[in-house]
Amino acid sequence: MNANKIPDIIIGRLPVYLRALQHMQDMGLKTTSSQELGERVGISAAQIRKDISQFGEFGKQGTGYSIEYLIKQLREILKVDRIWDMVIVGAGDMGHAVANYQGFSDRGFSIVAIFDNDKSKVGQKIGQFTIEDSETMVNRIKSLDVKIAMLSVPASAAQAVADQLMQAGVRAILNYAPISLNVPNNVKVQYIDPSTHLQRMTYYL
Amino acid sequence: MNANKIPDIIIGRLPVYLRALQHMQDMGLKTTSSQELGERVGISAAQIRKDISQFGEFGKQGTGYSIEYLIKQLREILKVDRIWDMVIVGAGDMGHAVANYQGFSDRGFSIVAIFDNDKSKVGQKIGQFTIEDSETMVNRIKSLDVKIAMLSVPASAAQAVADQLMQAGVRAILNYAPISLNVPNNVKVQYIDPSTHLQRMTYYL
DNA sequence: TAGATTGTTAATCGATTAACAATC
DNA sequence: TAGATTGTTAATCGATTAACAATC
Repeated sequence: MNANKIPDIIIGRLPVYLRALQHMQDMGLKTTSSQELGERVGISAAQIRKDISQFGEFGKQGTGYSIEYLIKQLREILKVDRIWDMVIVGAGDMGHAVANYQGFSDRGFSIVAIFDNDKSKVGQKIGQFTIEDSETMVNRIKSLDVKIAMLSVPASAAQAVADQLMQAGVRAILNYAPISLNVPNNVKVQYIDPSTHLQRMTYYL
Repeated sequence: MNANKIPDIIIGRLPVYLRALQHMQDMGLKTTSSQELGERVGISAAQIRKDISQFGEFGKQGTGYSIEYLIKQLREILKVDRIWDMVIVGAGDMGHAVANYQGFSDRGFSIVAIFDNDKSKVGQKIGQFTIEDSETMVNRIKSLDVKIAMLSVPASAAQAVADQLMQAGVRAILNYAPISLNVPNNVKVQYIDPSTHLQRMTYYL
């Protein structure tokens, strides 16, 4: 990284570029251009070049970008050139769907544990995982040294669970609960709330 | 609405305000200020006042905003002062989780049909819904006059299904498939891809 | 009234786009 | 070489913040 402080809005676009590049690679393409990539993701070619050039000179004039090389660079930049362990908290319908989702492993993530506070669920299986008791969560996460959690508990419990997660050393939370979390700024939160996404579209209907 | 063209970035924050306000209302609060609301959602008070004032003068100097009134106004602005019918396409784990999600009804949405192209799933029940055949989808959506769809099919099928949905008159797609969709600009797409959200956080770890 | 808070203006800050020399 | 496309600069555009008169 040669630049010092990259705006978050740029960081947010890199995973979208990476996803599109991996898709192109799966289709057998070897090189691409800012033009072509831009059309695929709906972003201007100039912006893509500018975003990428924040981190180095990864392209070649006249020919564009090697897809394989650019993927490698983006994975390093985003720190997904490794596998991050994650936990899921909340084994409801959403927790089940997330636990069964097959798309994490080749994007840099691996689920290692699932917790729920419902004693009747503890011990049950989801795929190859056994649901663990929330009471043991903090110590378990500490011993596993996990930094990323997915939160699929009811909104009413989300903040309390988030506080526990942070106490256990978690630094990134993907929050499926429909509520804004209060966290210090060394902890990152991303929100997945289908209603919020839908309401952002109804305005235009 | 007294302003002409509201930036999309403002529209995107309104559902977050609305969610927080409804939460405050559930807690029994009657009024709030831009300061308090801002602390809850992590946005500056000035920005909240500016955003809201794009649409009218909904507050009172000295006392702030009536939560009930501001909720009513935001729901009107976002057009969720009504119930929007939606369909789900793809009855896998994610389709099941979304179909069973209880949070839509009091946010302005109602699921009316679920489709899958797997004949062995067609006819099966998810809650009170019966999975319908994708082959009948276009005509069924037309006759139901549905404008919003949630797409939970594999990435490889997503674009083709999206094309069908648009043909059926769908104008807003909540896309759970990890791929960028190509749509004309009278159709809105929102993306829910957990890996992309996670990769946006790993950069900071 | 005195205190609080809005709505709005102007200033600042940041992001996007257009254009093009460099060069593969 | 000629054509294509990058990386980068400068110009433009848009969003955020600070400040404060208005007023409840």
